Amino acid sequence: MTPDPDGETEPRRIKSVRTGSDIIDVVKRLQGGTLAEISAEIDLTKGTVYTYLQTLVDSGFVTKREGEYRLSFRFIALGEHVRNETGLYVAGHDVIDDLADRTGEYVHLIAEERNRIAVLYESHGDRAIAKDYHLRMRETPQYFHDTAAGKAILAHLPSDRRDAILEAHEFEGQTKNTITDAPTLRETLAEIRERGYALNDEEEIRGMRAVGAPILDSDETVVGAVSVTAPTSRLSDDRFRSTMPKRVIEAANLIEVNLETAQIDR
Amino acid sequence: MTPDPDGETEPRRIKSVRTGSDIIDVVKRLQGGTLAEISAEIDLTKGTVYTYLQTLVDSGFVTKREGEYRLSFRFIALGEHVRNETGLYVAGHDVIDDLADRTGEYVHLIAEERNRIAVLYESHGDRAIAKDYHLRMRETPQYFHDTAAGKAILAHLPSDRRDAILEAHEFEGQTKNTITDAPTLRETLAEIRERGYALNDEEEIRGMRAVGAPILDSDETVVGAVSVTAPTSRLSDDRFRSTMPKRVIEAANLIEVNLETAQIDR
DNA sequence: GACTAATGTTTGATAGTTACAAACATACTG
DNA sequence: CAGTATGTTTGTAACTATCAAACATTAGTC
Repeated sequence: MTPDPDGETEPRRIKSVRTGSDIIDVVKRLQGGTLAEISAEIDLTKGTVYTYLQTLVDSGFVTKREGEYRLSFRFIALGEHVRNETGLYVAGHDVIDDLADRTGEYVHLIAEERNRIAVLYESHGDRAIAKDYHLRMRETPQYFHDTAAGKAILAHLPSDRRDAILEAHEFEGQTKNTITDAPTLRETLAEIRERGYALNDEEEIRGMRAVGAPILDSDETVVGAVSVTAPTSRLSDDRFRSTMPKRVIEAANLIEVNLETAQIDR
Repeated sequence: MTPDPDGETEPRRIKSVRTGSDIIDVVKRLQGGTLAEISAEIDLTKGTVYTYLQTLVDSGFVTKREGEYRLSFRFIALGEHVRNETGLYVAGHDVIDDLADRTGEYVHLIAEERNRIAVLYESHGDRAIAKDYHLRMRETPQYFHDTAAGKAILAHLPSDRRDAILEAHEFEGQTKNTITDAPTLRETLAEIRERGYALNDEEEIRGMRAVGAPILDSDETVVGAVSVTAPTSRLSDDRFRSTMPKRVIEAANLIEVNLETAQIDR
């Protein structure tokens, strides 16, 4: 191994697995690409990319439909598998559906992984709108600072992990309401801890408000969050700061109870 | 390249990508495994498997929770991505929910990929039971011969593709009702083509019946199927052969209309 | 339908990665 | 605290991945 300039050695990795993963990312982003298009995005010759794509097709990650490479349906099955082995999903699934029915809005079950938030499950009632937004939300990993669920989780993480995240990330401003500086964010998080729920007042996208509550373990470790998202017009101040938080917290508590009685590993 | 014994050369593949895929499969199957457990399943030294796992964690496919490697939440997002770029899902999603509400049973939206059936979406009404079964159904790729949706698709595939599948597979008998020989299966498929829907009379698991109808393209190519599954006790002969087929076909037709008006690529 | 351009596929050679083996470190067990 | 299982690191030999360039196929044009 060649030692780094600063004497540290890089940990050993399998380069071809990384390359394979890169190609999967490109195929995902392109939503259907030809060999030429895909190799244009990757710093390898088309011959090499060709071999990778054949291998990925063989392994069932990619399929070729109508001359274009796409991610295969196998990911749907893999996604369901991950869900069903996740205690939080099993415990929360029905509660989320219920909350969606009763509020009529979009409801999310969120977990944390690799210092990002991940959507475990989404359900919506019949008044829910802005489907395109939620589509994006479901598909791309999100940060903590500009969503209600994210802030609810971040507020309840052990302080060392919270510090690490606050230091590691630049907080991009999605709207003029987004909190972009660490000190203000810290204050908000302290508030959230006190009152038990988090708000998102058009901080992620204009015209949408959200309320989120953390889901805690039997030993007070945060394992996820629930959130309800609705247009500001339907979440007037009173509902936004009183009625809805109550409901969201209630749902979070229900999930906590399910988690504890089930004793399924998260 | 070393030529094969029979003079044919194997197409070139990236061996490490295959190995990575194999390890992902093992991690999936073990539902949380330690390095020792995972390397026991793979014909590589633990040092090598260690490097693979580190790489897979880096790339976001695998996470380590409580000392065990598991598939990461990223697969949920990838699965949703695949769904949402699939025209059939976009066109069929609401119709399936509707049918589940009205029948109260399990409803599946099925597509075909790599000579297997793949569950694109599942919805269930409030009478649906046997959740464990459906879990398995959702997670593992299935064959055509022992499900209603599978037979509906197989019946409408172009004859060359159908022949290829019929020849390639041994038809395992799941129950005493499963059709296991190609000639009988061919007869059944001809019937299905004539009457427009397929039945599964406890052929996959005992006590469960299902009705499936194909979803056809504007040029009569089959792109998928809808099916309703219910316990035999609630699908008496009359419902099984008359009422339910009508509903399932209706749903399939609705999806066909959605597909054509939307003109989203499949 | 012949000609051209673009895209996809195959292959020999070699730079460089992978996989082994074996040592080292750490965590569990009685 | 010894003993054992599990996880991590590393030098090196063997083999793979990658390039480059040729070849094949398909699509586009006049």
